[in-house]
Amino acid sequence: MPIYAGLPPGTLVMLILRVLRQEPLHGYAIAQKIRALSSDQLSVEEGSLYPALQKLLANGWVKAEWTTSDTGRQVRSYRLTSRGLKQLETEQGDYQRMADAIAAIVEST
Amino acid sequence: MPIYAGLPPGTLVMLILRVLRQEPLHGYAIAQKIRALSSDQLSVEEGSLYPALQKLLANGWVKAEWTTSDTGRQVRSYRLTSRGLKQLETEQGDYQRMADAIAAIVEST
DNA sequence: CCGACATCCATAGCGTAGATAGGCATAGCG
DNA sequence: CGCTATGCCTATCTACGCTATGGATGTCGG
Repeated sequence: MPIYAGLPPGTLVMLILRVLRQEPLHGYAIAQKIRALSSDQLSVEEGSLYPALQKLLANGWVKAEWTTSDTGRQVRSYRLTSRGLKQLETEQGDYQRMADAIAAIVEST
Repeated sequence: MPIYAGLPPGTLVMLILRVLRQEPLHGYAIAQKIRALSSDQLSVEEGSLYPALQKLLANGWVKAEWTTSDTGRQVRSYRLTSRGLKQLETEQGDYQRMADAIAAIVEST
C-alpha cells in the first residue's frame, strides 16, 4: 500500500535537469547522484529514468552522446542544453511556488 | 503550460486533513479554505475532492455528519478523528522529508 | 576459469491519483 | 423568472512513476 515509494510525481524531470546542470552524466550516474545528494531519501528507478530521458531528448532539453566512461565502458552521456536550462529555471520556480503554498497551509494556525 | 495545474500529487489528503484539524468543515468549504490559505496558488477541483473525502471516510480519518449550514442549507460536515490526526502527522513528516531531500538537490552547488 | 555481482541501456504494462466533464439540487438576487 | 454561487457526487480520462523484464559488459573472489 505505497503512498509513493520513490519520487513525488512532477519532480523527476526537474531533478534530472538539475544534476545535469553541473556536468554531463550518463543515465546510471544520474540516478546515483540524485540518490546520493538526497542521502538515499530519493531513489530513481531505471524504469522511470530512461523514459524520462527520452522525453528530455524529444523536447530538446538535453543532448545525448555515446562516449567511453572512465571504466572503459560505452555509456550514453547527457548534456544540458540552453533550452534545458531555461526549462529547469521554470520548473524550479513552479516547484518553489507550490512548496511555499503548501507550507503556508501546513504552518497556518 | 504548468506540469500540474492543480495540486502536487500526494498532497491532497494531507491538505484536507490539515484544514480539518482546526474545525469541522463541509466539502465546498474545504476547497475554498485551501484555495484561500494558499493565496489562490492551489485549487482543489470538486472531482478530486469528493472522491478523496470518500477515501478519508473509508479509512476512518474523518467522520461525516449532515448538518444545516449558517446559510440554511443541508451540508455534509467532516470532522477529523484521532486516527485522522495521527495520519496527518505521518503524512506531514513524509512530506517534509521529501521536501528537504529535494531542497538538498536543488540547492546543491 | 567461472560464477556472482555491479554497471549500463531500454521497453511494455500496471497502478495510483488528480483532472475533466458532466449531472443534480437549492438559495439569493435583480 | 433567469443567473450566479453554493453544494454533493460519479464516470471517464490522462499523466507519470513503478514493476517486471530483457540484454549486454566489466570486475572480482574462489
